[in-house]
Amino acid sequence: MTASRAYRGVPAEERRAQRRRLLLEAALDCLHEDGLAAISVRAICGRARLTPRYFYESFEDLEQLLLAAVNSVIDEVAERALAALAEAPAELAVQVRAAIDAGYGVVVTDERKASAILVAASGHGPLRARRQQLVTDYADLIIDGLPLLNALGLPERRTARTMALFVMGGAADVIEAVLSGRLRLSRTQVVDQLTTMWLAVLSGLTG
Amino acid sequence: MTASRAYRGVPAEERRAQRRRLLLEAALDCLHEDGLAAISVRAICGRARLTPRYFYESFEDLEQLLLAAVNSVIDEVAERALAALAEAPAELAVQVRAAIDAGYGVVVTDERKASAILVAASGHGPLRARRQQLVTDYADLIIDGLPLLNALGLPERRTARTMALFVMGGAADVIEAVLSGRLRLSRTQVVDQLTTMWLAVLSGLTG
DNA sequence: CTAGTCTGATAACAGTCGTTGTCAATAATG
DNA sequence: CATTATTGACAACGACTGTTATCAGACTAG
Repeated sequence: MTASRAYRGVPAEERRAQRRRLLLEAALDCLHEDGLAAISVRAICGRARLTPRYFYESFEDLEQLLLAAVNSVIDEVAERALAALAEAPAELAVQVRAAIDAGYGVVVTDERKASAILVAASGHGPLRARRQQLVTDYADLIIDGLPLLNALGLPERRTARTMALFVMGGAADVIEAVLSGRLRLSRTQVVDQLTTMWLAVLSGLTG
Repeated sequence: MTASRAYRGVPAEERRAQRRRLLLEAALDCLHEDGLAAISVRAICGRARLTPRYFYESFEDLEQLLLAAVNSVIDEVAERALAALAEAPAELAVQVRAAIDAGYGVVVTDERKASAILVAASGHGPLRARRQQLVTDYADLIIDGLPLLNALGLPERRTARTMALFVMGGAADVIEAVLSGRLRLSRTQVVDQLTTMWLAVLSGLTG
């Protein structure tokens, strides 16, 4: 039995959590700077200034690290978007715009997160599946929880999910084009255009 | 100086072209069955029943092969879509539906092509950039060449490109969800829904 | 038949990969 | 003090990577 002990005033559990955070941050750095293909245990550990041993302390697998990193970003985007939506006045266009602006704010503030959510999660099979799963989950969540949307009529669930996938996928490509410099739009222009297109698609829910 | 000579009744140039085709087909197989991460020169050559030497005869690089494979699929989709659009009666909704149906027909008939265009071209950085480049190119082409669209008014080019990226990206995610079984829609349902959403977005071109 | 081209299998090169193990130095505990 | 947990650096393992070279056998041309 090996007892756990504090080190430099920091208890064991906290040290573990700290290293885990370091690895997740390093994963975002590596994804952003060198891309998904260049990801490796050694590269991430070097970035985090940690030994491979500590990698396997916190993650069973390279895939688990990437999954955790991408999930945290997805959760943050969804959280902010839903919060902004909840705080916005009770008008559909305003709420949609607020949600898009909040979500876009996350990835435009920290481009590493954009890379994680747009590039990494697109290239890796399991990550891509996970992203789509989350999109349909949040679609269900919004459909059920948004009174203004339900007021428009009750769409078949599959139709609503299809629309959710469509507007999320479309937004992803537009945002990536903007952040990579291939499409020059100001933040306001991005949010305005995305809002317009989202509303155009969502208006199809009524008929 | 090494003279070229026929082998088993086939001239040298034709043999080279044949091997090149074999490699491209093998690339589609590998992408579809094992994913982008499992792609390697040896894997593709094994699939094509060729030696690595012949790989470097036709392609300088693994990236060049993937680029060529993905480009050929993209070209085929665009070709069929534009042809169907040109043959359709002069009504916007009908033309858009014909184009979508034709494009979807390509990837639903040969799922390897769907993998190439949706998964491979999303994960690999340069391939992804190339796909987006082509999307904006075709967007320009359609904007300039489609009278019914111009009749709606002249949108700013950047706005039109943004819409093109949006509807293509959205369609990609929906189609991938359908082909992977996560979203159960018949071919007619897919085409109908995509057409509806495309038209909803494109209607924003008028202002 | 002989000379020369073409083919396919295999080996070799130096790297990197994931993963595990070793070991001296450092810090906390008794 | 001595003991023990913790750390970080480093080596080692087999497997795979891209790329090039080697070599015996199949085929063609003169």
